[in-house]
Amino acid sequence: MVVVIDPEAWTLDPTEAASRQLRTILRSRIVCNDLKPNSKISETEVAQHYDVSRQPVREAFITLVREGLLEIRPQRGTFVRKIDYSAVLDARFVREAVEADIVKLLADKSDPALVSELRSQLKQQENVSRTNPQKFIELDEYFHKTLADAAGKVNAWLHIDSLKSQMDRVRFLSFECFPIQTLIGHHEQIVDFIEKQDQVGAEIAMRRHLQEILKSLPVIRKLCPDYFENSQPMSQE
Amino acid sequence: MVVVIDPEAWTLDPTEAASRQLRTILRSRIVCNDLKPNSKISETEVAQHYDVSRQPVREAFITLVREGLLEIRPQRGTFVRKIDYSAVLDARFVREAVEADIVKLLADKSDPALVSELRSQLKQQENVSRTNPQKFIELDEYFHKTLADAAGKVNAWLHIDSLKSQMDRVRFLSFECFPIQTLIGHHEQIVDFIEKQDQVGAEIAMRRHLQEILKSLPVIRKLCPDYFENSQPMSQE
DNA sequence: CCATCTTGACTTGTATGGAAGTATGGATGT
DNA sequence: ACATCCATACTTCCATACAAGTCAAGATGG
Repeated sequence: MVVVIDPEAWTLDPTEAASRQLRTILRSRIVCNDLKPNSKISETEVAQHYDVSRQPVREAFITLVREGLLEIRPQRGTFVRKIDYSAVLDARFVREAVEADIVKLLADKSDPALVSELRSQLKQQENVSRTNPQKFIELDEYFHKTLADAAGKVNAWLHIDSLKSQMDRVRFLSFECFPIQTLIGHHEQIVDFIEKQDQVGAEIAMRRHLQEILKSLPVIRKLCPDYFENSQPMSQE
Repeated sequence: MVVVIDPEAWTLDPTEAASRQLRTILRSRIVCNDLKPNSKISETEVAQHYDVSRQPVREAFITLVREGLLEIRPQRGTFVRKIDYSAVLDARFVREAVEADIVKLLADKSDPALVSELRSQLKQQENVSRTNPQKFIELDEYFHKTLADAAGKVNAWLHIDSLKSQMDRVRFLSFECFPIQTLIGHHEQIVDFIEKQDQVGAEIAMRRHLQEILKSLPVIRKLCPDYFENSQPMSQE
């Protein structure tokens, strides 16, 4: 769901609905911080940019409001929301709770086919770790999604995925702050515990893994204070 | 977020945006099964019913698609989605994971003011338990939200809330199947454990509480098979 | 009788104009 | 100099018209 390269240059596919395409394009542009937090973004402007009318743009905006990425102030303008610090923390909290339970399920059964698939993914993660952080984010997402699928919680992952957009915005702000080697190490531990059918160990490893962002988050906020909400946000609805 | 009485009769407030109002009205009508699963629901029809144009209706539809309540088949029609059995199971799974962690947090501190507030809510739940099941659903939602707020996870609750719509559709199908007295008993246990600062007990009580729906769910599906997506009954975790 | 085509009444998707609210900057009056 | 008013250029929101796809019923040709 993440990852778009050079979304500026994208042109729309006429056979598919414009509003749906705009939805994913704009989401990517926001998550990658191509569209800067707090910047104004008008319907007409975007419409002209992609050579469509205002209506599909508007409909794309609406979905992004629900994801917490945009804020529409009626008759005033539409703005890219700053990163909501407490929303990121809560999203992380939810992820930890859910994924902890997921690995508990997996460690209970320990499917050998799954383990070998995961180990193969670990190698790929190693390969890109030092050269392509953006690709690592992609593989990292795929790793966690694989776990959810294996546990039979496909729908659960869909919800986590929408949470992730908040967290991913932070990651795209500063690749350097994220110790990719450490994260891969965590992944390896998780796979090991699943293989050993150690439920407690797997849960602890997953929780520690997802708590890692708590270290870098304050650093990044100090680095880019303008990108963060400084106070409590209002309820959107 | 749940609860609307007689949504058919609602008329729109001209001072507020029509699309936002339609959003909540239609959501309630779907969750309460006033709009039947699998029924067709066209933009023009709804627009005429509420005396607005198609556009605000359309925008309301879009948000409901994201919540899994509607399905838009382009150039074909818009339909109220049947209740997705596995989606309900997954929503329940996520809730259990998150709320288990929440009560662990609460039992760690055990705020006396919170405990007394919860006990007051328990009395209200008792009062309506035998006469007004719809009101009980409302109070039940408020109870869980209070827990999330007390744990400082307001944003986390917003996400759970969107999950709940799937589960609430089931509850509105058959009030009788839900043992309200049992659920209140669970609530009392949870409050007790929080007061005693028993993290493990609180977690177990919460998990058991949220597993209760697993008992009634198959019964209800047998009762109203037409309202459910014909997905294969997956292993019960 | 049966297969095929056509027509027309639906549907959602998009374009465009205008209504109403908001911010801004300049003119005006004191 | 300063406060107030007003014109103007924005914004979102809504209404309307049109485009394009879908589906079913009926006409047509064999």
